[in-house]
Amino acid sequence: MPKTKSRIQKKNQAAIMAAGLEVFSQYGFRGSTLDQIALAAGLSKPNMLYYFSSKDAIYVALLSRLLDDWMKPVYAINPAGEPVEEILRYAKIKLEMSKQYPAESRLFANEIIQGAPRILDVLSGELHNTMQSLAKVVDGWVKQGRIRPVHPHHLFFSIWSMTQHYADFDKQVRAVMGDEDPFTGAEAHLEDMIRRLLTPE
Amino acid sequence: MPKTKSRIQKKNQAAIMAAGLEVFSQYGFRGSTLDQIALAAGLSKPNMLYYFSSKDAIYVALLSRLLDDWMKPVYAINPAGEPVEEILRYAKIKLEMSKQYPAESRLFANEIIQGAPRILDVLSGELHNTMQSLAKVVDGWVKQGRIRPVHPHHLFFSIWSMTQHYADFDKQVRAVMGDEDPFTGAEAHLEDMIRRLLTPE
DNA sequence: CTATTTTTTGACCAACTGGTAAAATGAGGC
DNA sequence: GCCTCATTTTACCAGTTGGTCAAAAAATAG
Repeated sequence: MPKTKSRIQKKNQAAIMAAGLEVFSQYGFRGSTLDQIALAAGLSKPNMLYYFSSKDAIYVALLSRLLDDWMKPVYAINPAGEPVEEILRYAKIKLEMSKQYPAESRLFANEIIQGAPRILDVLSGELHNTMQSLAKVVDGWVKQGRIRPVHPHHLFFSIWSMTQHYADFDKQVRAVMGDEDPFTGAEAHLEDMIRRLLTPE
Repeated sequence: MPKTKSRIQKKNQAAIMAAGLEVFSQYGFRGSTLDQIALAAGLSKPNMLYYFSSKDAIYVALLSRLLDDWMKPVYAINPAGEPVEEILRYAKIKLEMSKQYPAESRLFANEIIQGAPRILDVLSGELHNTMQSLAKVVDGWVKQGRIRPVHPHHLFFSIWSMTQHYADFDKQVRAVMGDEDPFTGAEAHLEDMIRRLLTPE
């Protein structure tokens, strides 16, 4: 098992991942076809299957990378930091990720809506535990009177939903707003909501 | 063209709509098959196609009904009412709809994520105009000093996202929360967020 | 240059897809 | 019971699907 990937392996695997992301994020797993992905990757279908053994393998590789990327900012929340600023920083990172990587957000949304068949164990395991710990941190902040009393889980649900909304529902957001750029006002609104919710009087 | 549908027509059309809702909301349009829907409806595929001329026809009928149902509470917002209570009432209705009709919410989410190919014109037309009017109402409330200054569009995006999140991301929400029922704390959190955001000092 | 390994291709396949046609069945009016 | 119309089934089809296989072509090593 060589760990050294040739230049050509790296290039093609990256192309397949990029193509898979585009296609899967738009149509979901079952709605996507290998032909679509191969076309987008600039490879023939059998050639693509030389690098990834199946449709499933491409999809799982994408989801795995995504979960890693999404957990990092959660782990970066500092229990010893200033509560409102820590949460606000996390929320802004999530919003920026929705702006910069909307396809990743839609990939995740598709997977969850479809019942999360491939990552439910990760959600019930790693994510559940991480959010339990985080909830204790937030509850601690509440008890210290450093933020207003909030339900930690619902706090993060509201951050996730408000930020990912701009990626997942991009088409609707832009249809409603017309020419105005969504992300300009979004950050101010997000910050306003979170500050008002958390800042003690 | 008889407007009177026989008992059997009503029953089968309703069964097909219900089955289509379940299947489409889980797999999206392209990921769903007529066989799945027919099975769920308890009909043979050709028999189903006797009532709806195509896969597309079932899907469009569902989306059409959904848009109607979703617009009603928007129209019910009373410009002459008490601003915070009007907005809060709307938000609570949306949350209740997410609880009672999660499949509808997921159907919509799937359609938008996939680029809204079949309803972009409705979003850019009717929805856009309705939200423009509503924005003026909210701006009026702001100018009167009855609510804090907020960006109307982003206000409604945050309401939509926070409420629909509990339907669309149900699997994730329940994985994170474990045994706790999501909707119990959700309403209190939603009300808290909106009141804090809108209520002037 | 030659031998070996990696990469790519073209031909193929069984299962599934949305949809059709015609015949068979059923229900209601007389 | 008989006629008519609505309903349902059976058999079918052409195109697409995920995936395989052996052979050809490139790249690499010696």
